[in-house]
Amino acid sequence: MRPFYVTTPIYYVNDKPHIGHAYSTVAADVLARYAKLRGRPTRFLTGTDEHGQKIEEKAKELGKDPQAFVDVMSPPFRDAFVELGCDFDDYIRTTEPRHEEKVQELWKILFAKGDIYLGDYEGWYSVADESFITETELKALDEVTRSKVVRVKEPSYFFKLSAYGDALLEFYEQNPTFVQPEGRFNEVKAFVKEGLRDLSVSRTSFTWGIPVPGDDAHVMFVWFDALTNYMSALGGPAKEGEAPLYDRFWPHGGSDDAQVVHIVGKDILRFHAVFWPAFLLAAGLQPPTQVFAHGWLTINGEKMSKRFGNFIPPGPLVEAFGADVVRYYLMREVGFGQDGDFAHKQVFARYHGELGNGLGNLLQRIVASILKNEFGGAVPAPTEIGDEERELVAVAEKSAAVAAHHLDLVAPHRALDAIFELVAAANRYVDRTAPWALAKAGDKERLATVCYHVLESLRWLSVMLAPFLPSKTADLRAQLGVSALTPEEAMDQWPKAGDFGGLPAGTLTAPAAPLFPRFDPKTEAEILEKLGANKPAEAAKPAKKEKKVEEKKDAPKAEAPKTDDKSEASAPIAFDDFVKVDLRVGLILEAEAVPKSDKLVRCQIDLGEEKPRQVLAGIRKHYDPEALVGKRVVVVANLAPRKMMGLESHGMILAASDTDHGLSVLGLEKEITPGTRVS
RNA sequence: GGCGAUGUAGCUCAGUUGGUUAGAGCGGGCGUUUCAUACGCGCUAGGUCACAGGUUCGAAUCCCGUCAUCGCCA
Repeated sequence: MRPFYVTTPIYYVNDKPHIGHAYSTVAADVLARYAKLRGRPTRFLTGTDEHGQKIEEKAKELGKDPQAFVDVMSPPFRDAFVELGCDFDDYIRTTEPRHEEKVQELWKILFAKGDIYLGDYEGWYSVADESFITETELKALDEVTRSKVVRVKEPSYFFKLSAYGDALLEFYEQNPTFVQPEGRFNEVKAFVKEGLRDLSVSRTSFTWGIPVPGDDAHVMFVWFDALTNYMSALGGPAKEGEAPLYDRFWPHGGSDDAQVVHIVGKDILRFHAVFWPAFLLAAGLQPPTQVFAHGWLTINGEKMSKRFGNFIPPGPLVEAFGADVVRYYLMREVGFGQDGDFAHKQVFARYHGELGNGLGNLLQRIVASILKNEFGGAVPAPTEIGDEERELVAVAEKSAAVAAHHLDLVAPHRALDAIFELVAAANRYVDRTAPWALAKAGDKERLATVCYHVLESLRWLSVMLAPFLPSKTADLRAQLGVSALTPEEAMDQWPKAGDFGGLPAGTLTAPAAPLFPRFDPKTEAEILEKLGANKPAEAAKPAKKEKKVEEKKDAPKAEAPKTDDKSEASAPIAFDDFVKVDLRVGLILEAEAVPKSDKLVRCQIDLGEEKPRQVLAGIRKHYDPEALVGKRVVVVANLAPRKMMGLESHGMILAASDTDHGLSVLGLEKEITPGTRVS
């Protein structure tokens, strides 16, 4: 089987780990776990990038030796990833001798070939970005960054990047999926097509870096240093036989070459998709198979930035939800490659809706009761198979195949989509076959078949979800009474067509606590509060939405305010926004219950208009229709009409409710004329 | 300014090479079950497929333009 080598960016240790770091690393971990399950020889690398001027300066500020500084800064990254359940095979630090040696080796190869030469660099240098910048870029910088730009003239080694434009374009041509997503690849190609300049790859202005071989005045450009980690961690570059990992996990141009996937953020795509393959091509080495650029995460709709101070560390999230849930959310919520939002409330929504209600409850409803009561907890042997079973098996097979396909294409979110098809199908199956009725009727044979099929579906799910939810699926398997998954090379454990039925009859299940216990609303609110998720939640999003609302004029709004909204602190709105809502005093002329609805009341309301308006209100449970007649209420008069139960509603009666008092319509203390504007 | 994308149901997005009544999930509404973590299941979205033209027997799907949003141009 083709070896698989997946890497994350190595993280710059001038800051603390945040959710963005977690995102890349979790994605890589999912891919690695998947590959291992498939029986592929797999290697997963992550680590930290520890050289450069910024580090040197920061250490100095703190009065520390740079090495001592990075020794403190690096471990939290490692710890954060471990905490997130990331099972990396190697963790590289660019200050390790094994790395420095190999970087120098690569340098020597390029230098010997004449692709690295000594020249002079003159221009602007941004300390913040650790790169030389052009005049245009300088202008575009914000003040903070600009204050850290200096004019430099120094001797510098250059890499002959200009000579590799055509080679790169040809390489791109031959490897049409080298960069993903496709849109990013276009940018890369456009950039290369415009022509490449030689790249300055050394510095004399600071010393915290890998020394240039043979010229101690220079240290290497951080990117030359950093990119090489992917290779140095394998012990390369090296001659055949010198470094087994390198031989196995780095491509050499053969048909059995490893698949190498670099997961990167879109901000560092160029380094990976242009410079890195250029270095390698120049050195006569093989570039990686693919560079996958993922998007940015916003936090509750807000950009992550120092200014907002909303870099959220993964730790508290893991503490609140558990590593698996955080992993799941990250992989599920945003299309991999696209930008996405990390919204705390959305985590709860997915947790309850998909994990709890969908998956957790499926296990619960079969194992904890029926199986226990009817079969003493032991998996029964299925008997006769009917259409329902065939259908379920078909969905399972399709789900596994489609999920595998998407994981192969680095589309974890789509894989999860496919996997949850099976969850839904299994729940449907339970409903249709109604095992509780079979139990009552004493139809043990049929019941055995039904139980078996649900349990076997769950077993499949325990495999398919293992890359995403390593610990929860372990729990699931324990409850099912099957052994823990242990990936083995050359052994493909992914479920496939024909495999359904692998769960041995007689297996003793071990019902335990629910897999994904519900958070009650109070706990949920407390967690949100604790994570500071409430305030930013509304701030940035409405800005985007507002335009849409305007475009569509009066987009229908949510029906009635819900009680659980009280803990939310809404973002401030302008007076102009408030005025958009046309609130009027209304006099209820008629009110009658809507047939076949236990909630709706149909009201004819005088709003000072020619004709009374028909408004439907979901207040039947709290108000007797007759008692409403003659009441003055507050009505949203410019709400877009909406049909309910076949009747049109032209407005909305304001009301408030809580759990202790029920619901109360907003009234007026004096007999204000109907139609009067409320402000 | 140059290049490239994107604009589909309230939200997030699918829609293969143009072809029967434009789809999914979530949310909303209605109904239903009671095995289960107040969980499940069924039904329900009348969406000018951004806008305006064109090609075609036929376009969300191809072409031109307009508008909006976004990305890249070391």
